[in-house]
Amino acid sequence: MLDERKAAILRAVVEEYIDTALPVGSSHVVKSSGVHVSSATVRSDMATLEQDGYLLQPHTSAGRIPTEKGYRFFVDNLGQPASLRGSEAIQVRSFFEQAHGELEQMLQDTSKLLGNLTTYAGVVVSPTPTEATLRSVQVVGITDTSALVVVVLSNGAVEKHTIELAQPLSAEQIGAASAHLATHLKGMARSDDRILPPSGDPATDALCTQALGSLGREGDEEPDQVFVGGTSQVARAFDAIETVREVLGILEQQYVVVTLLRDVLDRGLQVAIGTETGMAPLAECALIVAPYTVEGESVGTIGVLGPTRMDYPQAMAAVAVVSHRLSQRLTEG
Amino acid sequence: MLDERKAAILRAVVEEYIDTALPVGSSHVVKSSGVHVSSATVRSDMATLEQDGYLLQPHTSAGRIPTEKGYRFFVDNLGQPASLRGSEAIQVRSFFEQAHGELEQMLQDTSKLLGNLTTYAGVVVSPTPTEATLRSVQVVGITDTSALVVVVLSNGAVEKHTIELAQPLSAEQIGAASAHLATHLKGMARSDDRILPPSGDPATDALCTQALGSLGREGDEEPDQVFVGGTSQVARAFDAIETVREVLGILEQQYVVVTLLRDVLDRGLQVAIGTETGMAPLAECALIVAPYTVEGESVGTIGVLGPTRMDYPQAMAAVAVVSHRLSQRLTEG
DNA sequence: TGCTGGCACTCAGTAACATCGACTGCCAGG
DNA sequence: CCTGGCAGTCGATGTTACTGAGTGCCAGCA
Repeated sequence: MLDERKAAILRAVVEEYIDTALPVGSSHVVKSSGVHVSSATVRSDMATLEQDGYLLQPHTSAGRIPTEKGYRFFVDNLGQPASLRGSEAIQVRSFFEQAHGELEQMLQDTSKLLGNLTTYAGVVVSPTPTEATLRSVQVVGITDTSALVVVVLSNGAVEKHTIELAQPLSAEQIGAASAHLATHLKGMARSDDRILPPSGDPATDALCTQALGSLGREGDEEPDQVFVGGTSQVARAFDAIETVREVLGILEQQYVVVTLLRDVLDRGLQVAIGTETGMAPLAECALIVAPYTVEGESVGTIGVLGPTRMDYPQAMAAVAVVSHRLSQRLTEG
Repeated sequence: MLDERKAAILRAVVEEYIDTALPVGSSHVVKSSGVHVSSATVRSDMATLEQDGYLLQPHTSAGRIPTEKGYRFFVDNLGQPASLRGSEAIQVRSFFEQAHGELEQMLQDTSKLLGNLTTYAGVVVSPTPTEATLRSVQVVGITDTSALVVVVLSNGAVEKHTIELAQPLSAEQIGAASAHLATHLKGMARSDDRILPPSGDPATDALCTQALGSLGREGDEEPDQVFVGGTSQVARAFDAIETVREVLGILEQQYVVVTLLRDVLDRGLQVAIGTETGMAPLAECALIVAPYTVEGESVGTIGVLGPTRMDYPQAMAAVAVVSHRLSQRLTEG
């Protein structure tokens, strides 16, 4: 562990570097930290910190910048938990007050909110719909040979699946199937066994089976939806254009993003720094994640992706508040 | 108008500049264009082209680069319509073959497809639902005090609106309202007058009115959905990071993007170059747009946003093909 | 009249070089 | 164990000179 003074020095370096993006020299540390020793003393401590892997020098005769290990220590032991600035708190409050019905739109906007709050990229992964129970099932004909299965879940989400009809069916047949499904599925969870009693009419049964199939498919096949807000912030955060490209490239791949957030959360982390993300192109990034819940159960994830030199306390506060509010909002309906 | 040789020179400059991003000198033009005159002659022509506003010199003693007017002339008169390369044509074909049901997902993917085809950012604006007729209307209770109006349109799109209930209603009442709405609205266009005959039960009527209201609101209030794919390409296209930021910032604003595409299309343009877009931050960008149709009626817009020095023929071909295929796909169902 | 080769000129980009200053590491002394 | 002092490092910045791609202009030729 680090003695008190070294910790204070490390903190000073991290905070200064986050602020300025410039290597921090010993004299700066003396000025900005509460440590009342000479710069020479700080220098020798910094040399030790470097040997221990918390700091590094971009080149001799330059100041120090934090390593991943340095940031990690800062996050775990030094960053005093911040709370949002007043104006930001208001922004969050008013956002959730006036957020209206449509789930997807709201999640999309939430990702933008995160982006605005943190000046980094905000990410929201939609609730895994598996948890919700079916509130309503309906089949609607579209053309002669295709129909739409519309499902309303208890959390207000709406899903739709197109199915192709083997044979043209009359409006009555479709209606019968629709009613049959509605009667027998209402209130069931997505993952429950779904065996329907036969209805009597074979065409109806066939259609029902098909509709069920489209429901069942969902769980495995369709990835969760991902919403990314504040991509333009990425261009602000890095000055190497190549890095910007790589990071944006990652954020474009829905599947990758879902996996990434889930992995980090599964490892019990709240913050993943650099290589901790497990993705090479994100070596210069840090990721803050938090789950959000509906009625106490975790259903999705939000996060913020920024440079390793991000303002951790502020960003963590933002993510925490938004996840809390979002959970509240979703639980209340 | 330009005489033949000047046109050939202009074309050579544009093509070379698109390719290399380097100012083009007279000797290059001699080599790469079919013009068989000396570089001195080309120089004097280029001087004229500059006076006429088609070219400009970044500085004395440098080659020329095209102006907006130059690109415009190129697009209007010189760019021979390209067709897609084989591999790309295959990519498009297979995309639309395996594109499955969900409209939104498909449009999202279409924007990515455009991005991949062109190496610029692809944009898709979802069908304005106003055109479509209502195929099904259903009201589903969610909590005691809220319900969901689910509407299926003839083009397969599904809309949902949450409404707050003034008073708790029984499942039967909701069911009655749902049926009442379904009976009287089916087949009507969104914009049609919607006056329902009273049903007898005042609570039902109240709910119906509310549901109608939520439908009506749509047109004015809710902007069309926008899908943007290939944002990382933006970072490739420009080397000034500031430009990247500005362009990404624009692409994040759904409303702005919708307006932009619609404006361009309304002006009867297929291509908007630089300031023609009407947006200052897009001064260094060019935008290619095309409508897509369902059953012959234009319902939405796709587009590609890249640098002014984009490969116009190729990008225009890509947009044309995708819009065609997409229309086909949507019309067939 | 229109095209050409030739020539003087311009100027961004690059390389070579000197200078500056923000750092460091080390050490002798309090 | 801390400190002030000092020599040393090396990126960043500025200067200068050089190079070469590209220009405009002009006199001469078809």
